[in-house]
Amino acid sequence: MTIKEIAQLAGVSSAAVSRYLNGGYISEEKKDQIRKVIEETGYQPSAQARILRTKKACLVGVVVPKINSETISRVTAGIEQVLSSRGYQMLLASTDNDPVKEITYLKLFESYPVDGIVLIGTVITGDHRKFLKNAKVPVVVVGQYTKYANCIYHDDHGAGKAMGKLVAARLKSPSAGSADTAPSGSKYGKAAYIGVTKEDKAVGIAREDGFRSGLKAEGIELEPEYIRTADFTMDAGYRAAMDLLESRDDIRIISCATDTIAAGAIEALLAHRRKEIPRSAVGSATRMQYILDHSEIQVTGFGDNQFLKAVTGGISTVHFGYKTSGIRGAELLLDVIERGEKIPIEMKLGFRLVE
Amino acid sequence: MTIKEIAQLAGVSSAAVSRYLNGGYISEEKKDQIRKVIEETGYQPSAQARILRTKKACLVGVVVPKINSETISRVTAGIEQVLSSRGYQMLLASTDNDPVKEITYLKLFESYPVDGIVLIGTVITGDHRKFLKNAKVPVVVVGQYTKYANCIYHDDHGAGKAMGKLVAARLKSPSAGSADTAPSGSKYGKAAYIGVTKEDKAVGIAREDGFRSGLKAEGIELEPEYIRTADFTMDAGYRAAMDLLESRDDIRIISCATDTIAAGAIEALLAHRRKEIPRSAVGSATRMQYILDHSEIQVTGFGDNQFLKAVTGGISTVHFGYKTSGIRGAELLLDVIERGEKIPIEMKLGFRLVE
DNA sequence: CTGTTAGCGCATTCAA
DNA sequence: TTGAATGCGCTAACAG
Repeated sequence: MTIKEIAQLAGVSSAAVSRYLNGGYISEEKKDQIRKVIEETGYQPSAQARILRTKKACLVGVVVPKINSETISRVTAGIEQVLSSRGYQMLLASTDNDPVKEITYLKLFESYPVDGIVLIGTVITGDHRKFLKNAKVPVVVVGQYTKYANCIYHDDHGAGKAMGKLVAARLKSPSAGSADTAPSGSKYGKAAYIGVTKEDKAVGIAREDGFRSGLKAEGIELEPEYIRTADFTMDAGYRAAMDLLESRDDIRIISCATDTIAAGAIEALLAHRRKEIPRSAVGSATRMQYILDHSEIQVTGFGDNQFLKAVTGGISTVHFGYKTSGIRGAELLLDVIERGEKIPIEMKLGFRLVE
Repeated sequence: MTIKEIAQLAGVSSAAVSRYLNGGYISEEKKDQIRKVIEETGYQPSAQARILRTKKACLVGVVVPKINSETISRVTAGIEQVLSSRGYQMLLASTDNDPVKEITYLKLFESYPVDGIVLIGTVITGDHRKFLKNAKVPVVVVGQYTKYANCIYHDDHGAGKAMGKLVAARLKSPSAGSADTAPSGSKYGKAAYIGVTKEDKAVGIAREDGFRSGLKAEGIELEPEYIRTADFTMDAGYRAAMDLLESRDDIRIISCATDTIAAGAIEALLAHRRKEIPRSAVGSATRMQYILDHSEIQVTGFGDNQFLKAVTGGISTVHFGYKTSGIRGAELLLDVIERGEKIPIEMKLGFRLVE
């Protein structure tokens, strides 16, 4: 069905139909004829052709590293809220943490085309910078700092530092339930850290550096043997934590770069303790309770994951304004799209420590 | 940058550039000239115009009810796997469980256009049926049965029934840790169920009916006072479970229609027990352990959520082949797109009980 | 208010 | 092999 056919059936010109569709001048009489034909045929205009003509899609593309993430979904919720209130729709492309796919999808959106792109950033490669420099549509980067596009990022360093100080304070205070079981071999017991790739400036570098400096401010070193790297999955967190637990026996706190990794660390903690307690020692039904009771190792994260909080009662973590960054990001983007705002903007958002 | 400008700069016709881009006949000499110009200018063809011309986007749209869900991400992972291996890209649209938005995005994809659509279904309204009947592009529905499109769904009734039987067996056996604390007022203690809207045929009706018939097969009734309805969120699960716990004191098992709801129920269980135990009764650090130790109420779910399993040690749940349904769905869709397969297909996938 | 016309950027005839 | 010409479906001038 094309506009031409509708015009013929209604006995008018295609321009008249176009006007009917877009609210231009048209007589009531012809309006009725056209409406009738459209209803009968179920005609729907091709967004495609319209966009080719008008260069306006009322559509924004969002490139995300993965789908199944509270963090991401908070950001997209913020974006969606702003977009829909201003008459835009949102399309998502998930890259599964593959920088190559990320470029591919950025280009897809660019040529598809959408009116603007939000990139929820992780690793910014040279290809990314090249793309950002030459992009034909406005792009806003959320979650990473870059000078090649408008960006909104979080105070990851500050958050890391705050967490480092918190951990230091915990290490210095006697353990809550049983001071007598404090690990030997060290004055306080050790802090361990599970980070992510350094290619991720925000999560990989800023959080870890901040964490280290937070500890240091309280006179505690983060020792290299107590550091592991994981990717952004629970499984990786599990493996890294298990590795830590099996190679060191004086760990008091395992701090993780994300709550998802922390969830894996918690799993590892449970599994590790289970190993250490012979099956016969306690009844199977109460083993978990026994394990928890005797575990003096704490886990901390970043991100304030609500799911984790619900089922575990909550770990120490950091709340970032992810929804806010989505909102601000979308607003920035629309400013460029609709008002041609040319002044580059960098925006840094704060955090809140959650104990 | 258009193909025409490139042609001028390279001193050839636009058709030659088009052939260069699409692998048609062209001399090495001209190939070089064109390549040079394209590299210099950073030209990128407009996918848009190409699609208008060729009616082929190599693109599939996926409409999902929400982003932040293990279930959904497993399905989309399956879809993506098939699509990318066959040279397609995937775009996502999230509807936030709003049936109206769902239609909007379906239409967007239809007219944008994509080559095919996968709808991860929840509620199928009259508007949905109308759309499916008249859709200009092939659509596959995943997760719900429908006769208006190719569909892949799961044996929710069977899964519910299996879970019902499992729960019945649990109710009949003495409670693991402390038979002496078995709730009074009933022979076995009661089963409660937190379901979702009946508008969702698969999750809302099939699972609950199956669950009920599973209990009944073992001679146990699911009583109306022990049933609540929640939406697909943890919060709703929390509220529903809290409501159950506060109104009934003989519940032994709370079965939930999804693992996400179950997570909320677990949270409620923790909070409820916490309330019942005066703060002074036990030290704060060991309260959680105390609570868990004395809770004889079990929670079950559906979906086999790995995050939940990791941080809680796992509840009884049902594993559905979500990734498989994504894979099959994408294959079905591509069969229609590429081979014009016309025979309608309905596909039902099984499940595995996870204790 | 209305219809005719001329493209948007590209791929594909067709004739050379 | 190549280029000129045509049209995908639509909107925006323009002249009526």
